[in-house]
Amino acid sequence: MSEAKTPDTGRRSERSHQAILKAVVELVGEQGYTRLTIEAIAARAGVGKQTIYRWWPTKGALVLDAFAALMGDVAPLPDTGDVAADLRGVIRATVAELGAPRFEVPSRALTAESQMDPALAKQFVDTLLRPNLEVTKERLRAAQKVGQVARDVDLDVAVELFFGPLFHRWLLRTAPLSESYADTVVDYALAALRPRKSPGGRG
Amino acid sequence: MSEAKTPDTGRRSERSHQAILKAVVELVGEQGYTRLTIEAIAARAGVGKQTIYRWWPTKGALVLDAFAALMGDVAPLPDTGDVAADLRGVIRATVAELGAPRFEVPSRALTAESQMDPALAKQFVDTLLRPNLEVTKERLRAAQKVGQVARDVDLDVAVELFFGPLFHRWLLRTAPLSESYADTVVDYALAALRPRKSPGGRG
Amino acid sequence: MSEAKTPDTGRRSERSHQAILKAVVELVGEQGYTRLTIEAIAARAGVGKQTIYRWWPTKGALVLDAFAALMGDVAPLPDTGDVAADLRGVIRATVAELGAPRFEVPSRALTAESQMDPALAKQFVDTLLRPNLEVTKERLRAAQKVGQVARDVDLDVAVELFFGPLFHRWLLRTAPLSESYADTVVDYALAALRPRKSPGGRG
Amino acid sequence: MSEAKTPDTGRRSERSHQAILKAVVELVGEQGYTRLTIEAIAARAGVGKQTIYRWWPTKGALVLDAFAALMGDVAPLPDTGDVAADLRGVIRATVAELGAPRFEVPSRALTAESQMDPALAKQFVDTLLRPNLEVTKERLRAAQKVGQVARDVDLDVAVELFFGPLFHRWLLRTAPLSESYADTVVDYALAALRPRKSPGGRG
DNA sequence: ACCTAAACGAGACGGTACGTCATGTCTTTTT
DNA sequence: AAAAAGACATGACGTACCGTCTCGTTTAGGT
Repeated sequence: MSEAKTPDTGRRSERSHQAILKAVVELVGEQGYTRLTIEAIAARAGVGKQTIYRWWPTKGALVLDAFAALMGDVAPLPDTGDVAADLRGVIRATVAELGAPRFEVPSRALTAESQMDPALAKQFVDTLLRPNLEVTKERLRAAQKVGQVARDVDLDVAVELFFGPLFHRWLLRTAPLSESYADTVVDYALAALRPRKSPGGRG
Repeated sequence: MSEAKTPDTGRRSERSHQAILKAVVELVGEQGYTRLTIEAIAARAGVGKQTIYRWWPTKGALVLDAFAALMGDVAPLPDTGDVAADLRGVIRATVAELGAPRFEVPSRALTAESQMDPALAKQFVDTLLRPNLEVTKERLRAAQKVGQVARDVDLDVAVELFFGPLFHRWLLRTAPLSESYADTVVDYALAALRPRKSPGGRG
Repeated sequence: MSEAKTPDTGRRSERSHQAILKAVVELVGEQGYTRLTIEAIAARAGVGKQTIYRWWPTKGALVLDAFAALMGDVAPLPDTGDVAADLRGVIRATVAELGAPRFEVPSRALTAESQMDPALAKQFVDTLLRPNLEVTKERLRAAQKVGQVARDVDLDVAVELFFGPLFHRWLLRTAPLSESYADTVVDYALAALRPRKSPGGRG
Repeated sequence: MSEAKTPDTGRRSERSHQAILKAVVELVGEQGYTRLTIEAIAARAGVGKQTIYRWWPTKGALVLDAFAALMGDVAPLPDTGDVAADLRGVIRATVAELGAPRFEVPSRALTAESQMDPALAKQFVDTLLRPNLEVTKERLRAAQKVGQVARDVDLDVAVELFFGPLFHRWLLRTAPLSESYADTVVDYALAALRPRKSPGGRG
């Protein structure tokens, strides 16, 4: 996906390019990210190592590319008028994704790698994460307009109120994720955002 | 810390043990976790490599031990009667810690490593994270008793409402942490937990 | 055998001593000399490593001791009056020994080790080899007295005329040893030693 | 020498190849064979260890190659008509070689190593030893043709009559080698091969 | 019968080298 | 000219043994 728009910066072998991404996806699935080697990728893809080094700066960037190609584009959230229901939709979907091995392995790998590599972190967030946060934020903005969410709420923080608990649990493995947990989080987070009856600021 | 009371097996050289932990802390600070090498630790500590492999299963476990030895014990939260103030204390302190290089480097490393190693994740969480969550939970329980927090709130989720957004921002680097951000999070999270005026449960 | 006469230099555990020699013989047989380790010997013998280091200076010395204990004492050659027949006896016996795995493995090992360790070489030769050369020399001396071997022959060289070719073949593996080869060597060597009809020196 | 003409496989770096052989010769000279390590060779040659492991199966094979490159080709023995004189030439030369440290150290090492490694033994003998035996055998064959050596003599055994005693003394260190010893051996061995005056075969 | 000193088993220790793996670069050969 | 193939220097891996060094625990005289 990140390569989707680069028309022709001298790249030659589209065949090699695809074979490499395919090999990465396969090998990450088979052996995990830690045991993933450039040598193995080259061998599996039937490609010289140099060809990989030529086009990707790090293993992380390569995995990100391979993983991004796998993900569909992010659709805007529906607006049924029922904020709670609409948000339960995204959060439940996120819980499901985080639990699906196909996404879990590369997601954890990329998050891990991002800890030591801020450049990768940025690309990872911008490519895969931010779009999801943005559509949620958009839905919240709509709710704000119709008075279901308080006017003065900082929507960036608001979004984190929904996703933060999820990721905390998932990344630190403090407890398992479940659909009912997703619902509880949505429930609490919405309570935090609800407009007050009485005039005057918060706190 | 985790080794403080173990007179257990035939462990002999306390001198070597300490030298190793010290070398780890120094080297992580100097070169970061990724460039940390068992060979370098052994050399710096004046110790045979086998002595390290004998007592720690992985580099992660070793760093965890070294890092844990650095951290003081976790004190219970004060209870001034003002929940908001008391919680702002912990959350601000957490933000400060996450930003201090001395803690940031090993914390990120251990979080990253935990992604690929659930056993390490468990030890990491139990040793370093859970105690902080627990004291916060305890303070919330007290607040619950005096009616500042709704009776029916799930305190595990409640705690995540405070820490989740923080870690989300920090781990994914979506935006910088600041003291005012800490306050905002406390503000919103407390709003979510406040008892309703009207009778009738939540949800 | 080399330890047979040491009455009491503070040595205590005869049990351990024997267990060590036994372990050495077994392990050399099972894995060869190169793969023989002090650690394995200690483990097999149920003995601390120090006990081995206490009593033997090198692995070679230990193997020599173990091997020497296996060999019987050397008996003098019979003197039937027929030098050729008597010598064929020893030489054939030597060929047989060199071919028997039980002797071959440690013999080769000790010869190899002797190349790098002159002290071991001396002990090896004095203990295991020289006696055999001496009895042969003795038989040749007797032959000399009855005129079957020339008066002026240097018996040390004479003995080497018999054993030299054998060891040359065996050590360098230029060709296999056989009984008929033994006989040929005896034949040729005796021809070299036979007194000349004509008076006057050799050459 | 053994590598001189091989344009065979994908071998690339002739520079590395030569540096390795040079390092081996130097290090064997400086520290002896036992203390020779692959790591030291690689370091001295400025070469990766893998490059050594790629081209040589064992330390012994490497030393053999390095040693062989040092030795000149073997010239045929002169035929002055005087067998005794011609043979004294080779045998004296052999004694001299066996005593020269430059040859002694690797020769002993290779002989030792050959005891535990028949494949190496074969290569060692074929490369370095057999040629010398062959030229000697050739000279004896010539002597046979002019009646200085008995017709029915097995020349393989005959050659061992000259070299066997030498190697026996040298390998087992039963006594020192000297020029006069060389002459004595030639003297005796030739006596063994001389044709009988009387008709009728040997033994 | 006790006492003391050594020898002992066990095995941790600081080291050295092993042989393997993967890195990222460089070189050759093929297309 | 770019690609595959793969050799190369580098450097770390985790393992095997080395020979030394504590640890208690036998065990054997000497008292």
